[in-house]
Amino acid sequence: MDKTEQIFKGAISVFVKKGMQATTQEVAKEAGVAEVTLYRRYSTKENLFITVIKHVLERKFGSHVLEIAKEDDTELFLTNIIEDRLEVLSKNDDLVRMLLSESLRGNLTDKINLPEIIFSSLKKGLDSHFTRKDYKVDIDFCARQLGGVFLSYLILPNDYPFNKLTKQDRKDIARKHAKSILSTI
Amino acid sequence: MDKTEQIFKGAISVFVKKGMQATTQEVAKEAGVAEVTLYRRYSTKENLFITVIKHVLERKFGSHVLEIAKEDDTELFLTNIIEDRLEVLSKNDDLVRMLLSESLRGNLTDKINLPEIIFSSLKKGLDSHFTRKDYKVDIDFCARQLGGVFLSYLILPNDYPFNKLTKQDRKDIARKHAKSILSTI
DNA sequence: TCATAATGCAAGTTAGTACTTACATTCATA
DNA sequence: TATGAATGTAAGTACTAACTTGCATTATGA
Repeated sequence: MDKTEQIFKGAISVFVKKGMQATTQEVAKEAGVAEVTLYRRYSTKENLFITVIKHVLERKFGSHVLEIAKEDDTELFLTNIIEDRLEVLSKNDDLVRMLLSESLRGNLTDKINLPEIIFSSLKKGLDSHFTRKDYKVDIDFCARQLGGVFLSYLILPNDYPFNKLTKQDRKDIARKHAKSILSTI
Repeated sequence: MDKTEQIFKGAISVFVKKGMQATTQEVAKEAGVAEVTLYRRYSTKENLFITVIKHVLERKFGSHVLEIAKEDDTELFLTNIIEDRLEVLSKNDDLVRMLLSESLRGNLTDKINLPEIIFSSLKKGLDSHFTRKDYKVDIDFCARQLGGVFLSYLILPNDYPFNKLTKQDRKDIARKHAKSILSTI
């Protein structure tokens, strides 16, 4: 059993729940290592946090957007990429919620570029698709569409219908936003 | 000088900067009162926080949306109300940033309904306008448009162009989103 | 198997912070 | 002006948590 892997798993699980406020004691317990080991390896709690988060972000936000971008019909493409990004975000909603919270508090400045991480795949996909077209959409406008959808998802209470969407519902919403993006061209 | 007013001002200023993590010591210093006075009046830091925030929210998020809703041209109305809400949010961006951060962390549950506060005026305005029309827009879709714009504003770094918008820029953005909302009818 | 590095254990240091208590002082008001 | 309520001062309590230290134990690799 790789100790590093063990620490990362435990740390992520704790940090996602409690953010940077989580204690090294909790992390150590969850990871099944001694607290002092964390300090010997990462010196500070902050450094542990940043290291672990960067690691997990690389893994989770990579994507197959370039596949999606091959779709030639723009409305379909937009629908698909929004749906895809929405799915990635939804699957990691606890993580994103925590990161957004820390980011708003200014705890991530200079260390983790959250907007870049969240939207880079979207932008890559859009760039790829629209190089083949003689028109293009406003990328920031698209990002705002996606951001709005996801913000709703994050802040609305659990019993709100928006948080009980089926895959089909998500697709419908994605399509609706795709259409509204297209209409601005 | 009203002591209550004094406390509220100091507390808001400190809480907006540091969120619930701010210490009662800081609040007391900023407000120019003794720390123990805060405890005698509000018992706990949490209670002080909630009391102060509720008070300030009532003041700042009230609006003249019903005036705006009188505009008969729907595109113009949508542009105006989005611009208006955007302005209210921008003027209180530090407050909203902090509240959103605390909300995402789950610290406001059952105490302050942030989505309700942020979007209730928008909904009121939309309701008012569309009672006179034989069509209407998807209110949640509108809220997501507004949410997306504002999320960009909140999380993008200060040097990003989006945070240096002129009044005219804001109007253009509002119009763009208004049009895209209209296109979904 | 032996030396070195990594880990665990236990105790301690330091600093912060919510909240309390006792007593002195000021303020408002009848 | 007298009295009770609100405030200030100062000290203290209890607890938490980041980070350290010294020593014993275990893993690892030549």
